[in-house]
Amino acid sequence: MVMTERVVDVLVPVAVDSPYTYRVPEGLVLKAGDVVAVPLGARRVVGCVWPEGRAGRAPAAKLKTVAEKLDVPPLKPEFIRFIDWVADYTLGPRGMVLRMALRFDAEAREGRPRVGVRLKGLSPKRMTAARTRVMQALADGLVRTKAEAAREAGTSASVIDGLIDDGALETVPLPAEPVALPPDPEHAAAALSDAQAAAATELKQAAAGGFSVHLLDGVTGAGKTEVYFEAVAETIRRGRQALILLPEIALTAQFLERFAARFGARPAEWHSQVTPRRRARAWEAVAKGEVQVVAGARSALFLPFRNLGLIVVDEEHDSAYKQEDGVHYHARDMAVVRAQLNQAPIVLASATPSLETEVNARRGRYQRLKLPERFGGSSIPPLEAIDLRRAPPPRGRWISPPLAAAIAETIARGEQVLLFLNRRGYAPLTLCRACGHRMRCPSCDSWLVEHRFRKRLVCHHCGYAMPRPETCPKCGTAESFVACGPGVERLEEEVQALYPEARTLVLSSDLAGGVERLRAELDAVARGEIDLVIGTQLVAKGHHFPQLALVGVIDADLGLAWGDPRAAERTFQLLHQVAGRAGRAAAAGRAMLQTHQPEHPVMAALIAGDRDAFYDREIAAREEAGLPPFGRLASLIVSAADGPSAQGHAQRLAAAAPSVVEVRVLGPAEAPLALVRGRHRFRILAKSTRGFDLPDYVRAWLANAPAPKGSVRVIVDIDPQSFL
DNA sequence: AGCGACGTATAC
DNA sequence: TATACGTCGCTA
Repeated sequence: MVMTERVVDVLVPVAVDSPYTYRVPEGLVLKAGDVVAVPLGARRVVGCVWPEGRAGRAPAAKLKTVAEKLDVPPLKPEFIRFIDWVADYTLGPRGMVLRMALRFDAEAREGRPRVGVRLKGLSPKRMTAARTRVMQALADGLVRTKAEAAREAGTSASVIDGLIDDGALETVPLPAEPVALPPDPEHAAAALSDAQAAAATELKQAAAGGFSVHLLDGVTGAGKTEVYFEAVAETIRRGRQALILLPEIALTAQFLERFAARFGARPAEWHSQVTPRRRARAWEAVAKGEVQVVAGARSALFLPFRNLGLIVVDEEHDSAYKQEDGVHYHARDMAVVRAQLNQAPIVLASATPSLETEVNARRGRYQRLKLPERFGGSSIPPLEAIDLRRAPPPRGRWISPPLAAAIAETIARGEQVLLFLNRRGYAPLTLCRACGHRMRCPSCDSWLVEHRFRKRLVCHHCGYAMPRPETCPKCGTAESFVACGPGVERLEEEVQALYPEARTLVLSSDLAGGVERLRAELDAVARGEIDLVIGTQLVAKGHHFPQLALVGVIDADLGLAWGDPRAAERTFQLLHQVAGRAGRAAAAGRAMLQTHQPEHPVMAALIAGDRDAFYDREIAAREEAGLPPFGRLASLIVSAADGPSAQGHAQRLAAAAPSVVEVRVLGPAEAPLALVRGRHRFRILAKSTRGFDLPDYVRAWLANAPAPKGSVRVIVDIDPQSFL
C-alpha cells in the first residue's frame, strides 16, 4: 500500500532563510501557524508550520518527523506575513526573525505550581522562637506564599518547611499569578487641556478605524502620554489589544505607575529583564488575548497579539529602537508595517521627531497632532550657551565659571542640579607622559577608558578590561600615566571639590547593583535626597525629577565629533531632551550648554528655541545630498580575522555590485570602527533613489557575489543609522 | 595516541 | 544560532 506521506514546512528558529520539510506523525493535524517542536540536528527546537511555497526540496531520506504540536494559539496569518516582511526587508534570515517571535521557553511555561501555606490547626511537636513567630504571623488562618510567611515572621523558608513536615502547616495550591490585571478604561480619566482633549478625540476616532499614522508632537511636559492613554482606553473599550513601545523600558518604572494611575492596573511588561517564567506566561496570555495592554521594548513588536488594535511608539526618535545585532531592524519602521498588516492605527510620539517622521508629517502622509506648551505650566526652560573659548574652565577641570556659579546658586536655594556628560568612567584616554604611548584595546580600534572606581582600564566596545599598569608598557617609565579628558567619575571628583557639602550621585550604566539599584537611585533623586546628579544619557530618558532646576551640559559638542549628518539630529534630540528635564518643576528651570561652537546650527537652534528652523535646515541638507528620507541606504560590513582578507573580499563584493542607474555603490572603505573584537572591518555603502527597492537589489547582489571564505563575514544593514 | 582550542559546514 | 566534526598543536 503506497500512501502519499504527509509532510509540512516548518520554519525553525536558526539562521536559515527557508523552512524545512518534516513528516507529520499519524493522527496529527497541522496547519500554517501551528507552533511545533521538531528535531533539528542533535537538538529539539520550537518552530512554526509555515505556509507552503518557501521551502526548498530536501531528499526524502533526510526528512525527520514533527515531535509535537504545542498547546499554544497558532501564529495568525497576518503575523506570519509580518515575519516574512521583516525578513525580506532586512535580509535577515527568516528563522532568526521567527526566533524573535518565539522568544519564550516552552518548558518554563508550566513551571512548578505556586503553593501557599496556612495553619492546619495542630500545634508543632517542638516549639522554637522562630516557629512561634511563624505561628503568630499565620494566626489569622489566611494563605500566604512561603516567601511571604517567612518574611512576615522574620525567618527563613526552612523554618516554614520544618513546620509543614511537622504537620502544623499545610500547603495549598495557589492560582498562577495573572500576567496583568485587566486595565479599566474608565478608572481615572485625566483632566485634559483643550488642546489635549482635541488631540485625544482625534486619536479615539483613529482607534475606532483601520490603519492610520499619527505623529503626536509636543514638548516634554505637554502631556503626550495622557493623550495617547485615551487612545489606549478606546482600544480596550473596543475589546482590542494595545501595544506601547518604549525605549529602555526596564528603567521606566515611572511610566508603569502613571499607567496604573490612569487604568487602575499595570500593563503587562515585555523586555529583556523579564524572567523566563513570566515571559512564557506573558507570551501565551498575549496570544490568547488575555492581556489588553503590553508596554515593552522593541522586541515586544514580535509578540503574537490575538487582536492588535493600536500601537504607540513613544519617543519615536530614540536610537534604542534600532536593533544593531542579529537581525538589524528599526522597531519604529517595522511597527508602522505591523500596524498596516493588522489594519490598526499607530501613534508616534515625540518632542523631537526623527527627520524621517517629520518629513512624513510635513508631506501629510502622517497626521500631525501638535500639543502646545502648557501655559503657565512646565515647558522647556530657556537654554543658554556658555562659549568655552571665552569662559574656559581652569586647567584640568571641566566646569566653566558661569556654570559653576549657577550650580552654587541652585544648590544654595535647595534645588537640584543635573550635570550631563555622555561619557562613562573616569577618563576616556590614558597616555604616558614620558613617551606619549596611548593605552588602547588589544582587539578593537579604540582607547581604553579608565574606570577609577573599579581600578581598571576598560574597552567600551568589547568589554576587555585590565588593571591600570604601574609602568608604561612601551617605555617602562613608572608612574608616568596621565588621564586625559573627563568622564562622569572624574566630573564627580571636581564637583565634590567645588561643593563638598552637596549630596552627589553618579548615574551611568556602570552603577554597581544593576537595574534594581538604578531604579532605587532614580527614586531617591525624585524624592529630593540628592542635590547634584551627574549622568550619562540614561538620565535623559523618561525620568521626572520634580525638584530639578538646573541642567548643565558639560560637553554639548561631544555628539558632533564625527561629522555624520545624523549626528546633528541626534545631538539636537538628546540635548533638547536633557534640557527638558529641568522644565518640569514648578519653579522656572534653567539649562546651560558648554560648547566650543555656539554658532553651530544645532546649538543656535537650541538656544533660539527654534525647532522648525533646525528641521528646515536639516531637511534641505538631506534632500540636497540624497540622504534618507530622500534616498535610501544599505550598508554592507565585511569583517575578517585579518585586514587583507576583509579588504580583499570587500573589494570583490563591491566589484560584483549590479550596475543600475538608481544605485551608487561607495567604498569599500575602512568602517568607522575598523577593528572590533579582533575583527577587521570594511564597509560598502549602497545609496539609491527613494522609490527604489534597495533590499531586493542587495539580495540579488549578494546572490551573485563571491561567497565569503574563511573567517570572512558580511553583515547587511538596510537603513543604517550612520551615514558615513 | 589523546587532549583541548579553534574554525567552519550544516541543520529537513 | 548552535552543534558536530574537522584540523592543529601540544603533551606524553
